[in-house]
Amino acid sequence: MAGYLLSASKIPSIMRVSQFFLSTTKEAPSEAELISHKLMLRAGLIKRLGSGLYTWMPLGLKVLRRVEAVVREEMNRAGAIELLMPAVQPAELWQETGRWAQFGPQMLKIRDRHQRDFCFGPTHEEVITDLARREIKSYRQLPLNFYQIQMKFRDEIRPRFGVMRAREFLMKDAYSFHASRDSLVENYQVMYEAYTRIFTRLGLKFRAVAADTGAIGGSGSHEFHVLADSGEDLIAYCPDSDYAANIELAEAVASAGSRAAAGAAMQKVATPGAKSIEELAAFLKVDAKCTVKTLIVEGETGVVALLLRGDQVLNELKAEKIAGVKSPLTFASEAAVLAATRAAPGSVGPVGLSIPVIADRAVAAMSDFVCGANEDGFHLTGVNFGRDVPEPQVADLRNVEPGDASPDGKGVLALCRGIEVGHVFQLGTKYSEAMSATYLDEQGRAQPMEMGCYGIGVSRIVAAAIEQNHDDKGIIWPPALAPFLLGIVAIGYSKSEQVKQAADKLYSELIAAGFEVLLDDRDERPGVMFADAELIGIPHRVTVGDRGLKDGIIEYQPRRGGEAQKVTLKDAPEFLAERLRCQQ
RNA sequence: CGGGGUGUAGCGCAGCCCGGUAGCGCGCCUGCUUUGGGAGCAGGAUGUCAGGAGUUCGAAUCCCCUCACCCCGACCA
Repeated sequence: MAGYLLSASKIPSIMRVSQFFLSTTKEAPSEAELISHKLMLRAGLIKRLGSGLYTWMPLGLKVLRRVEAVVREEMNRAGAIELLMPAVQPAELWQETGRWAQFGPQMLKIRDRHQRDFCFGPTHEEVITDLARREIKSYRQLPLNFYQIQMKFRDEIRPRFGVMRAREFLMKDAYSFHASRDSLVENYQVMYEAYTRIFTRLGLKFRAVAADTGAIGGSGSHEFHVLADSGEDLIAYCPDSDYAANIELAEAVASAGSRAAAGAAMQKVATPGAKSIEELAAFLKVDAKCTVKTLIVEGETGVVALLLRGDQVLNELKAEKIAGVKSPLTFASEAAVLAATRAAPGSVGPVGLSIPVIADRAVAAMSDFVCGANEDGFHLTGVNFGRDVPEPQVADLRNVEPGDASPDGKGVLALCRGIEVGHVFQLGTKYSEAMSATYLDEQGRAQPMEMGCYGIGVSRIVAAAIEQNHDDKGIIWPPALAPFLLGIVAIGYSKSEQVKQAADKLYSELIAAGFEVLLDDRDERPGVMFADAELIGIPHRVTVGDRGLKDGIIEYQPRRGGEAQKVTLKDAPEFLAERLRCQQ
């Protein structure tokens, strides 16, 4: 809100297009695939320097600052305290928590002139925990919640989609410290609500979902997703209840009803060339739902067989959490598969295996199914647990599918795509214990601090907002994100004294009233100026030209929908101020 | 990292198969005209053809190596 308020005494000349470095293009560079990436390049918000590295141009930076402003306001409102930590961090801290080795190649490691190891911070748990252990001594100082807005670097395997998945990106990260679990849970709730306010204020359609804690670690976690078909994440949600979870986490509940009795004898059939489930189902003319696929993965000792219904998809995260299965999940080599089953992948099945067998819940409910015969080119039909295969260990191994029962028992699940823009975690004492971050409690005993952490992808939000707000002409900024609220298109600014005077007057009046206004004073043809104003997504536009001025009229046009409207020059400041004000 | 692809003017591309010394559109510069939806005319500038090494009288074009970037899969804000 305050972001739009400017001191009238300093009217920045850069709000004239002739002085502002606007660099729009008609065509997007061929590297861009995603609509937001294309539009960000075409509107000149960003320029690429290298893979996953971008310069924020003046116009783009204004948008980024808008996001920051909202985030900062809401964090402050929620009682968090801003600080700024170094981007470069010594290896020693990371060695304390074991993450120097564990974090993997995503961390950019660097070495200084003394051959000391550092990293460019991918996140700041270690640094903040170090700060906390030095500065926090007593339960009286708790709880505390620190945050910063800062560039992070993660050496992504595959940076893509512009700033959506960049290597260097702007993040708001907050870390809270508590003397009790209850205090942590309370703050977690406060952050959850602050995030809800932030994304609401930014004008985004979003959803909070239960999430896996991933590499950061900890117990409870929610992700905030901007809903978009181009999103990289799948979200399972229940239209009839509040249930929503990342598909990584969403539980596939066992179907009701017990397994049907065996009705067929087990038979070996030749299935030449049929390796995939599709080929097998087509060859035998059975539904893939009646087949079982057997995946051989590495276990803690030896290999393990995972059984999934032919048409369903393995959830690797669920699998690697099962005791005895190696994490991260690793598929066995072809040689190891051959050694364990005497068959190559494509003809593997659970019958007669001497390795641990874990069946998905859906598989456990099957009877008379088809599976590999552990002999190349052969499969078995009419297979049944108990009779042909020992009853296996049963686990939830698969991704949920639309139509699955909701884990909360209130209807069925649907799937949608999302862009993760925020993530809140309850870390517990994982870092405080590893780094001895303790405080003295009422009894004078040293206790590890309970911690929470809370991230927002600030630069990613810019891209996500465009994914949700654009048309064939370009970006349509939600007002809270707009680099300028109003664009004044002056037609013949340098030719017509009348136009110049009218446009300048309107411009300075609105700026004096505290609005961010962009005056297009270029000697361009009208079409060029209209197209630029639309491409860069300014929510409101007025056109000042000789044609209207001879009747004392200018034309108002909102970017999103709405008809053009004629307004008298005299009424214009008030008319516009009213429209802009309600959007601040 | 595996699979696929691209690298030629600031941007988008053609030329490559079939070697003969580089072109189109947009943009940029100058002048005149034009000014309510990406103007018209005239003139102009700009390329280590990604880099290196080879074949050849001659390489953007053929061969080899390297690099960069993009797209599809495993990571995350």
